[in-house]
Amino acid sequence: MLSQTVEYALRAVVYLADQSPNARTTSQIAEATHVPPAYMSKVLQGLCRAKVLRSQRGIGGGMSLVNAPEELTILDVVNAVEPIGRIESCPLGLKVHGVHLCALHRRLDNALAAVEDAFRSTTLAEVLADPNPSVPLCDLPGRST
Amino acid sequence: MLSQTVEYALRAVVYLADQSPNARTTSQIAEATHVPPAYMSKVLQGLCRAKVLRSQRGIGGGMSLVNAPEELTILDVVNAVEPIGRIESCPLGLKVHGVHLCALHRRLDNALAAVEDAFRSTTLAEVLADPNPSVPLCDLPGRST
DNA sequence: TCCTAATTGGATATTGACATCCAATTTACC
DNA sequence: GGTAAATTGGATGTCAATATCCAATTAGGA
Repeated sequence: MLSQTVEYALRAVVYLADQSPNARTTSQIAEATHVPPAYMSKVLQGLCRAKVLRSQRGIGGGMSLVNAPEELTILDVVNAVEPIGRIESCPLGLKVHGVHLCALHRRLDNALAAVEDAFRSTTLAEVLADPNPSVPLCDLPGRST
Repeated sequence: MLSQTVEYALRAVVYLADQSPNARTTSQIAEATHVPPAYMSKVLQGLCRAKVLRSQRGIGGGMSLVNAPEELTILDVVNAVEPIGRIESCPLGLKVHGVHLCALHRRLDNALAAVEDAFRSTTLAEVLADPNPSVPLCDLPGRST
């Protein structure tokens, strides 16, 4: 349902939010998130193009968040990589349906809208602050690695 | 977000629910739903294997619903084709997370659960009975074709 | 039994998602 | 200016989703 690339992008952003405002290299991000480095590189490039991340080349460079974790939502990340494909008009191309979706597509789109809302209402800061015994990306209980 | 195959399957089932309990041929279904006939054939085969549809060969044969539209939910159809990939355990394979998802994956899975619930709570009969000016699959206002 | 209607399954083609590798480029620091 | 660190972009490979076509099979009806 959610693509692998979205999953990878979210891991990277969670990691960078935790390290914020410091920058981390692609290798560091890939290792921390257990994602193939070469592929993570492409994912990060996409997040840069979408202005979610900024990149800095050369020694001491790397990737960092453009906005503070409090200002960055899960939806921002998802949209940057692969937007929720909301159903805007009749997928069958039926003219008369136009803006008014039929009962089937109205219900499908409502479900997609609910996902969008859930993602829009959660910031990366909230994810990191969650009082959860399992810390994101971290193999040990507690913020140790 | 939802695959093309799921969309096609839902169109076919909506059409067959409207025609229920009569059978319709693959060609009729494909034409009514604006789906490539050869591909629709494969989609219908899958729905038969999942016991959502039954097939009858020979003259007068075709595809028909196994259950009444009142007993068939959108989720039944979605699950038959491509189940909602709920997040059961940590996608990173981190041992300590196990059943207890981290804050990130807990939120992602909650969104998926919401979609599942929405789909589970809607029957095909409800879709057909919806007082909506746009009739599913039908190019004209009102149940005419 | 024969003919026709209809599904079934296999083979095949195409496209995008996922993934890898490397040369080129940019940048910091000596 | 030179060197090492780091991203960038292009080329490439693999695989699953999408899509098409057809021979084989099943079944109804004259």
